Amino acid sequence: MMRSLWQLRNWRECPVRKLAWVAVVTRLEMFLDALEESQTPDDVQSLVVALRDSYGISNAVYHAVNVGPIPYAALTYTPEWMQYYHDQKFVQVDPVVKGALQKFHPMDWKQLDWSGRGSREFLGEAIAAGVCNQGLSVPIRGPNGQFALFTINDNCSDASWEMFSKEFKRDMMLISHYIHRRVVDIIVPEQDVNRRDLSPRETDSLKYLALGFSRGQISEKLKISEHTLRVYIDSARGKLGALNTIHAVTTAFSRGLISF
Amino acid sequence: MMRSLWQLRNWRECPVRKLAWVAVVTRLEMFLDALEESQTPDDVQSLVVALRDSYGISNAVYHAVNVGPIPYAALTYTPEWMQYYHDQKFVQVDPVVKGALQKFHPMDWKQLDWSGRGSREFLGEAIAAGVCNQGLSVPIRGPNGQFALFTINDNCSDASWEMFSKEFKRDMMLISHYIHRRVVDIIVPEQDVNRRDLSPRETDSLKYLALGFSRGQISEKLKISEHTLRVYIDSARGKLGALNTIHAVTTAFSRGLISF
DNA sequence: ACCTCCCTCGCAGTTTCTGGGGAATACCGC
DNA sequence: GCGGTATTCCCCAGAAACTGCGAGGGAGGT
Repeated sequence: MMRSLWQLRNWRECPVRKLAWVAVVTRLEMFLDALEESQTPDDVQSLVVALRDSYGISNAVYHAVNVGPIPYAALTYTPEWMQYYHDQKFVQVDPVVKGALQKFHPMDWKQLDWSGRGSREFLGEAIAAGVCNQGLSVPIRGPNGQFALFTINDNCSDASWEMFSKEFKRDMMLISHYIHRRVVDIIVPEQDVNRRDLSPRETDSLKYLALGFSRGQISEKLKISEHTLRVYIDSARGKLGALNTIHAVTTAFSRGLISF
Repeated sequence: MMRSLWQLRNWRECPVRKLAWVAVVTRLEMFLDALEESQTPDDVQSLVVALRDSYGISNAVYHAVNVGPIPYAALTYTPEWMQYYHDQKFVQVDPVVKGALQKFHPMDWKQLDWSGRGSREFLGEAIAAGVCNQGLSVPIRGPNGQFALFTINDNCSDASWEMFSKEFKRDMMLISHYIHRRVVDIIVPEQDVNRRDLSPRETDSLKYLALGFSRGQISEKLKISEHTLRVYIDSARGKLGALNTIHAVTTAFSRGLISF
């Protein structure tokens, strides 16, 4: 029954059926509200499963690629495939991850390049493991370089999938946002106390370092001596708790303290 | 008339008024569709103005903090304030920008810290320039370190604003996404041809560099000689068109080729 | 008034990075 | 098979960055 819900897409045209459309809107709100109230990883996992069932698709996957120290996922794939994916370090080969890292908008799997070195064999193994042919993946980016993916996945024709994804893409965008928000609250342990701001000069110094300039060039740009510049870099490194200059720059970058 | 639309928030409870709620949903879809069809910066600007009027608020602002080489904004503030903001480099002081850089979820301005060094005087000047007391800002992150902000802004009581933002926060999340998507298509000139992938070893090398390890430590971790490691770093630098190691790491990071 | 932080400048010694060479094995696609 | 690329190893010399020691003036907050 639920499965047929998405076939409503043209119902809105008919005034009599608008109430059914309202029901669809309410379903989205129900999920978002439920996500806001979830407290544990199990809650999130249950909601992902419920989501799959409610939208009548084969799989729904939230994959925290780079969120906190330990990897996390809430998904409807088999645990065996999850383990295998992790053991084989497929995250480095997976065209979905590689593609999403460079996209902003949700992307259909058909847009992806599956011709890479390890991609084809990965595809074969994935399909054997129950991953379906149609997919839509939503990239999610947060502060501190957080990156996650929300994917829905089904076995159906191109035409059906296009209708489905056109209809529910925006739902998925909101759902992926709320899942990520909740997951971060749950799994990212504590905010570092070292949240001291950088001074403007320190920010400038790190910014130019990130742009590839040498210390000599930067000191000219900022019209200060190279020694002074070094003091800024050192103090920034201290504030950020960084081990060396590269670490300081990447840390500042990921924390949003500098931008290109 | 439009202004009263958002007072519909409780109408959904009444079945008779559900059709009005449908109208609200349709308004959102209308804006998203219009954004997808917009072609020029002027189109986007017009839509931001239309959005302000349709939602009955005082200001709507899309601010591309770090998208492409030249700054861009589509907003309803006065050109004088825009220019002054730019000339004074307020982007480095603005608590809205600083706060949003560390947030994932849309944030109310009341959550912000206005006690910083230059923040208070900035606040004074902003209010004098017509920026209102209530605000909601949506952080937007894209690939390549893109960062932008979408803000709505009004003069009203805390209670009214809370009702409004609760009701339309999700609308604004979608709208901000679609504005950014369109702006990137319009203002970001061409995708660099230098899109060659890094090899796994190169990725590993840069990743550990970003984490603050020295070459000696990394070569131990990867169980290769330091000379070999250096070859990876050099080739990665070449592929990325980077000027030095720091540049290579930050470039790879911002392009999503490596992650922590 | 005192304390903290920001900005500016200096020296010396050690470590690390950069740039220029060269070379072998192996895999993949055309 | 051949060209391209990935992976691994090696040498050397100069340039650059890191570490640890100081020093003084100014602006802001308690």
